[in-house]
Amino acid sequence: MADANSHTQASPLFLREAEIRRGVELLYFGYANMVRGADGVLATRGLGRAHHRAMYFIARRPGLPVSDLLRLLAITKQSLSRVLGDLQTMQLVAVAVGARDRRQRLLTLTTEGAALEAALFEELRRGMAAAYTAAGQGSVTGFWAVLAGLIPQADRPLVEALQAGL
Amino acid sequence: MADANSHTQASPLFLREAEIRRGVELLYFGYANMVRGADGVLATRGLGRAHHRAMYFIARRPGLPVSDLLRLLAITKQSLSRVLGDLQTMQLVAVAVGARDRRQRLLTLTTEGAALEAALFEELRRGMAAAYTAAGQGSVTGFWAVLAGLIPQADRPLVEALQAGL
DNA sequence: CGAAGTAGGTCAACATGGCTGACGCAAATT
DNA sequence: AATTTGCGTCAGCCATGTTGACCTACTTCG
Repeated sequence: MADANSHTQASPLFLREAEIRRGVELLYFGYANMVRGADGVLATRGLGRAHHRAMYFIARRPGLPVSDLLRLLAITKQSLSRVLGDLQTMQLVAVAVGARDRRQRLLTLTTEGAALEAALFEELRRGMAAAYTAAGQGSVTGFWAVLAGLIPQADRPLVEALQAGL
Repeated sequence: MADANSHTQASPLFLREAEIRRGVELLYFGYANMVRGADGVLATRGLGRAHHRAMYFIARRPGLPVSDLLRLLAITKQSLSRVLGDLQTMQLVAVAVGARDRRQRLLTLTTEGAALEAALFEELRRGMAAAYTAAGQGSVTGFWAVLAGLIPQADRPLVEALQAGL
C-alpha cells in the first residue's frame, strides 16, 4: 500500500491506463467474490441470485412498492414478476395493498423470508467485514467514495434513499 | 481483529451492519454501472458481456492460454468455447499453438479485435476515471485495498499476475 | 517405452434470468 | 369523463451459465 502511493508528485500519471485497469479488475473480482459467498445458501433453497437481490432490497426497505424495486434492480417487470412470484409461492415475501395509493403493492419479508435474508446477509457480511478489517477504516471511506463516483448523478438519489436513516 | 479496530474510539461500531450494507450496495451499483457503459458498443456488434470479459483478459495478457482464461472467468470450458467460437468466427480473436507446450492454444486479439477492445475499454475508462477524479487520489488506494481484501487468498496470485509488469 | 495425466474441443440437454410485445384492470389524477 | 399510473399476465425469444459424456493430441513420469 505504500507502493500504491509511490507516484506522489505526478498527477498526470494519476489516470494512467494501468490504474484504470487495476480498478476495473479489482471491482470485477471483488464483486464476483462477494456474491459467490451467498450461492451455497441459495442453492439449499433452490433459489438464484435474482431472488437474493429482490429479498435484499425488500429487507432493506420493508414496504417497498414494486415500482421502486424495479428501479433498483433495473430490470423489466416481467422479469421481476417471475422472481416475486417464486418468493410469494415459497412464503418468503408478502404483499400488502398500499394505504395512500391502493394501486401499489408493498413488499415485505415474511418471518421465514427475514430469516433466510439474514443467513444470506451473513455471507456478505463475512466477506465485507474481513475486507474492511484487512484494509483498515481509512480505506473504507475511499472505497465508498470511488464507488459512489461510478454511479451516474441521476441514480444517486435512489441509492442514497436506500441508505438514509440507518 | 480487535487490533485493526483499535485506532478509533468508535471501534465497536466499525463493522456495524449499516456500514457493511453500504459497502454491499455501493459495490453492487458501482459494478453494474461500470459494465453498463460498454453495452452500447457491444450491441453494435451483436456481442454480449461474456464476449467482452473474454476480450478484456486476452487484451490484458496477449498469448493467454485457454486454461488461464477459464480460471479468470471461473466458468466451464463449454461456456467459454461458445464465446471463443463466436470471437474467432468474427475474426476478433486468433489462436496460436503453444511453443513450449503444443497442447496449449494461446489467445490473442486480431487488429480488429484490439480496436474493439480499445473502444470497450474507453467506456470503462470514462466512468472509472471520473470516479477516481471525483473521489481523489487518496481514496483510490483505499478502494483498491478493500476490493483486494474481498478476494480469497487462493485467488489473489491470479489477479496479481494479471497486473504484474504493467 | 508405455501409462497416466493434461490441454483442449465437442455433442447434447437443461436452468436461469434477462428481453420484447401485447393486453387487461383497478385506482389515481386531471 | 378521460387519461395516466401501478401492477399483473401470456407468449416467445435470447444470452449465458450448468452437467455429463466422450474424444484427440500432447506431455510427463515411472
